[in-house]
Amino acid sequence: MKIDPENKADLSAQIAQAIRDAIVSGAMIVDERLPSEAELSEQFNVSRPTVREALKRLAAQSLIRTQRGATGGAFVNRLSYQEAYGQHITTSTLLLSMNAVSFDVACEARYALERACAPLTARRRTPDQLATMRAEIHRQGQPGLSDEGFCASDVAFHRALVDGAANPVLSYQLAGAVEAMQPLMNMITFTARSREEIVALHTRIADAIEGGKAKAADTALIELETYTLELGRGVMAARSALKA
Amino acid sequence: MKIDPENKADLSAQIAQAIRDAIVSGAMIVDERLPSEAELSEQFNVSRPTVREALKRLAAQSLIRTQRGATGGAFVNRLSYQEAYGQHITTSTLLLSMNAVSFDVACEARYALERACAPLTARRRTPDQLATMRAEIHRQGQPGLSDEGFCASDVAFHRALVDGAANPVLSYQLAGAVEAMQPLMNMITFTARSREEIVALHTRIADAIEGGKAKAADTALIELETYTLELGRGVMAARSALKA
DNA sequence: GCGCTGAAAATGTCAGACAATTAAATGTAA
DNA sequence: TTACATTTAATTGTCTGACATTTTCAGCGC
Repeated sequence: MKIDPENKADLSAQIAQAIRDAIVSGAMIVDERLPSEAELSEQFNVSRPTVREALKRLAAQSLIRTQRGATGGAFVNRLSYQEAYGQHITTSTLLLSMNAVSFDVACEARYALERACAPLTARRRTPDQLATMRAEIHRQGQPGLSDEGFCASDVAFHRALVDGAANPVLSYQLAGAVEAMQPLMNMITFTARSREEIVALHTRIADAIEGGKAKAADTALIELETYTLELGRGVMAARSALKA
Repeated sequence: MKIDPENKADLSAQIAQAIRDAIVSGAMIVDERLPSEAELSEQFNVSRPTVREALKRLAAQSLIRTQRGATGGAFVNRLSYQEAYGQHITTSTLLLSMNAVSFDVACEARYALERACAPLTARRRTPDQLATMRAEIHRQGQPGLSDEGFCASDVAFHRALVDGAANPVLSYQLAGAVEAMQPLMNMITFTARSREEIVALHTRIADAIEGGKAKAADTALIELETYTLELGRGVMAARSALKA
């Protein structure tokens, strides 16, 4: 791990990569303590600030955690689902916003993934998750709800749908797709008419999930995708008309 | 952005968060230059090393890039698909290896997601992607191939399947699921018999994709999932027997 | 045995300096 | 005037050394 060849990259980046490799490869296990900053700077033959920059890089990816005090130091961190969710969502959101991803492409990806969950959810959903879905549907029907509130509720509904599959890995993978869509969805102005339509489709989905009817859930999701796409295209058309 | 309240977290973490918020919220746009390290240390009223630690945190997430020289500095980075892939795969791999995720759960997630791609791939795959799939199948049939080589080829085959959907967002989301499974798959010893079976299923998938037959591809994927699960369970059983 | 105290170890922060790199400004010669 | 070489300035990268803060633990007195 102490290799440090004659390349021109930042020393802190090289050191971070060396330690990252050790962790990812399994050479360092969870909760194992890294050498102290002073020891690392000797090992790599660099100064302490340089080592610290490397450690901060790893901390930013939740690969290590640090602890002050006598028995403190840097420890290999067990990456929790929650931390992984957070990073995945941040990355996904930026990827979408920075690369001019079209509404259509993002929408297609999201619904393709959600439809992959639906059959599992129909089999495994808990009463609790179903109750969450119903509660969010009810909230979406409230007249005073803002567009942002409607979007947030929409995300919560779909999160419950995804979590109902009772597969944390699937939930993690889909968190990015569902949550990253929110900024795009927030651009839509939901009329009373469109809210009604969406609530009706959500209700059909919840009913299908409750009855264990995977096929019906799939059909409703396809219709919801089509309708969402329609709304999105309306916004895009209005935008380009505004430009001209 | 220059808020820095009296909390007890690391200054570098607070500063990184402040800048991250500015980027994610869109207050700073792509390729915009951040103030120089000296200016930032004045703004936040901290020393330059502290600012640098904060910047390295952001660099680790590919949110900024730095450039030396007269017109250098830190710039908001356009997150490329490639960078996002890399981060997603690292995170997914660690999540799986550090949280004792069972083979079954990971496998279910992976195939659920791949099956979501298959119908799109059947419609859109390019001749090139189909050729890649065929080439990997051929490679998997070579007698001298090591288990690691077989796994790598398997990943390449499935990557081609995913990329065939021609939806970069979908490819990005699935990269984590497919690649992160590789370490788990590497634990499997592939006998000549099991390789034959897998190659046969891969061929059925490729044929279905070539013929635009989404349903047939789906069926073959389900069978492949069942078979993979069977192989994985064999390994797990052998493992627990070894322990006892 | 119990509680207090201080040493020790580690990270967090700061100040100042120098090195390396890069682009622009400047100067010089054809 | 143009082309090229040189200088200069701005900026990040790195080092040294120091001090502050936090935390554990051993030693001490009672």
